[in-house]
Amino acid sequence: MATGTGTGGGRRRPTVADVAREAGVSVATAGRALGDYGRVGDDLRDRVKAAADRLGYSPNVVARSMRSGGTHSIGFVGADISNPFFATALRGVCDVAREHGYEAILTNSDDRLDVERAAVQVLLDKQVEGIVVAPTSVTDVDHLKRAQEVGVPIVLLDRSSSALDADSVVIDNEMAAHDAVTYLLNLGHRRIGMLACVDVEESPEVVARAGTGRLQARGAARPSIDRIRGYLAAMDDYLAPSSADLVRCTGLGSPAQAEREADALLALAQPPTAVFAADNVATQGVFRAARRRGLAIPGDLSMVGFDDLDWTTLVDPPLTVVAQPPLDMGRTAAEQLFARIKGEDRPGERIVLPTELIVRSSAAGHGAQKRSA
Amino acid sequence: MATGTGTGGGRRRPTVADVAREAGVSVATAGRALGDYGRVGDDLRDRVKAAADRLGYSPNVVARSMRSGGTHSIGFVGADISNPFFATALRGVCDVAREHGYEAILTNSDDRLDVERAAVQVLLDKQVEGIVVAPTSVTDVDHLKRAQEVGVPIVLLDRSSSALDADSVVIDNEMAAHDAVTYLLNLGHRRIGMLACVDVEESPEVVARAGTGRLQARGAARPSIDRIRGYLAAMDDYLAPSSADLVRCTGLGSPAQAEREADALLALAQPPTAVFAADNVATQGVFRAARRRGLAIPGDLSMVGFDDLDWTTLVDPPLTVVAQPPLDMGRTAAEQLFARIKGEDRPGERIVLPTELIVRSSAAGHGAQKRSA
DNA sequence: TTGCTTTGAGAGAACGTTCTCTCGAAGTGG
DNA sequence: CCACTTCGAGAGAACGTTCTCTCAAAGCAA
Repeated sequence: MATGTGTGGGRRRPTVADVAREAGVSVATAGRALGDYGRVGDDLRDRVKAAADRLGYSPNVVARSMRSGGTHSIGFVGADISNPFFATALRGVCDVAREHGYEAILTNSDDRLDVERAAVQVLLDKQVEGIVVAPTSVTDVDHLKRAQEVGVPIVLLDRSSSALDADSVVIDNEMAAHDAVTYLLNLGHRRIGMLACVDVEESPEVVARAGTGRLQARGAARPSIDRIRGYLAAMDDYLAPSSADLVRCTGLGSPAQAEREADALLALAQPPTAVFAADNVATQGVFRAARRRGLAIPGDLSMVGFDDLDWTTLVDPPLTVVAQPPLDMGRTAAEQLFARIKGEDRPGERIVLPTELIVRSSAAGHGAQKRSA
Repeated sequence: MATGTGTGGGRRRPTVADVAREAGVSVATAGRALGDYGRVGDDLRDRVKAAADRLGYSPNVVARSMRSGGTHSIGFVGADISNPFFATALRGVCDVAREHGYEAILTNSDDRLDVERAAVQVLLDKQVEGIVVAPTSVTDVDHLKRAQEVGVPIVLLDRSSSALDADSVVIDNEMAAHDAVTYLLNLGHRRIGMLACVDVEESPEVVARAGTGRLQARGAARPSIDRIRGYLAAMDDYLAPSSADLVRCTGLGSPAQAEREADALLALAQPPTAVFAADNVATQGVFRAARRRGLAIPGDLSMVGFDDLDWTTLVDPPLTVVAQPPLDMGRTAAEQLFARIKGEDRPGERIVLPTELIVRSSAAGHGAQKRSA
């Protein structure tokens, strides 16, 4: 009683042996005829292929993988695919993978190191030939190193790590933030707030510093931290006061939490006249908080957001944002990965894709628009 | 010269045989100790596990898959992951998969039947244990049937098919559209336009019909077609004129194209006073076109959109939309799939998840707000 | 015809796991 | 002390492919 829903019934998939029997040849010959390797007579080849068609044969790639070692699969590890940034990047990765005849196995880390570790291990056990990962941590990379050691190349997406000799595809987060904040400074703003979705504990020194010293190596931390660095540097350039309470961080990814933090920022006794939002969730949070408080943008509050999502041109006013190219980032990461998979061997390369400050209408001049170096 | 980037170097992964040698036991015993099957002495088990740790052994699941037939992988086939609907649904699928110890292999069909066919075949060759698919066509399902025949269960997402005995997880598209349009009708609108992202050729009869006859079986076509049906039915209920030029269709997915069609709709000699947008891309298109034409919403034009994306509450005015639950749809689809994978056998079930008309401020009354049956 | 190469095809190993079979050792009851 | 069960461990097959080896037959030059 086969219901056809695919559960119990299911007659066995035909194998090479079945085809061989059907065609009246040996397994070896059938294999050669089907796989186009070795030498086979033309007539026999046709006979075998006809038999294969009759049986609806298609090769079991799992068996093939075991024999040859290559699974034609790559892994993707991102924080959360439902985030448009990752969704778009993943799209890029998948497209390139398909061009190479590969498929992608997807994994979410939710930005948790333990989950990421487990995910990488699973992918390794599944014998993927390479992994594109947006790593949770750039210092805790032992699991990624282990992958490389067993011959599975790693490409970092969105973050790069000095602790790992791997290709990475990133944007210049510090510069992007620096430019955005400088833009606000040039408009005359001095009291500029910032909102980012990171755990505060991740870089207490950066947050607490607020206005002293120069920053060290770039690309050493996660994107938002670098963006905070860029913010601080720009503020320093203009001798603008950047007290710790102007930089608010929120837990990862929750829009509601982002709005709450944004609200707290705007509720300061001496509130900022402009805000830089360091990612798309924060951007949404700032926009919502401003509206809830009845602040006109850019009249009462100027803002610059991050990520050029569709909605930034749907709202009123259209938002000035820092745009990064997620599709290209995904594609580039995958291309680097396939170069490695094909055997290319060279030190890890850090590929920096350009960002663009798209000026629209969410930021306006403030006070005397003085310009300084 | 191992650079560590994971290309050439890579010493071979240790196997059970390696562990056995290290522990001084037979392969069979090592296998039992590691896999927790059969009988092993406690001391030996410890010895083997210690050896495994020393070598950094972890099982090759490809080999395991070949032996046992189960790959612990499922496939996902969607039109385009960068579309928020699919991204969110996929997230749900992945979450449930992980709960069951499975991973998902991702594939985009771009709404092209040939691509979908190829994708399903690849997944089958990769021996996935089940597939969640948002099918391009609901009549052309031979490839899905074949999957079922070889024992791979199929769950349809977002669309259901009478030509296939499989579970499906959908919303009641016709009713959702009917409710939305009725809402507009109750507000007094009679000249109501509709915009959907489908190829017009897909249902010339539906589009051309415009106002006669009753619709046949539900769920027989793709979502947008059912939504058009719902629109037509509601218009009929109120004896409102639904001429063919009020229903515009655009090619799949392009926001720019959607905006152009929306603009054409609004440029009619006798333009609609309200528009129902049948998907999130169309919603964006209508909103953009209205703004470009300087039409106030809801003053000059009322609208109801589809999909409750973040941005619908960020714009001014916040949009009245039909909300569907993509995360739940993904989760439910995966749960159905795993029930099948675990062996449950019963006729295909059509699960209809509830939609909600979220009334916000993008639709207002028009003329004498008359109510009829 | 002899000796050589080329061609086509089969036998069988290998990949790394799981699992059945077998068999000796140890334990137990009468 | 013997028959009988239980336990622990090894040998080896199996999954479906690929690929090496072997070998017979055929082709060809001397």
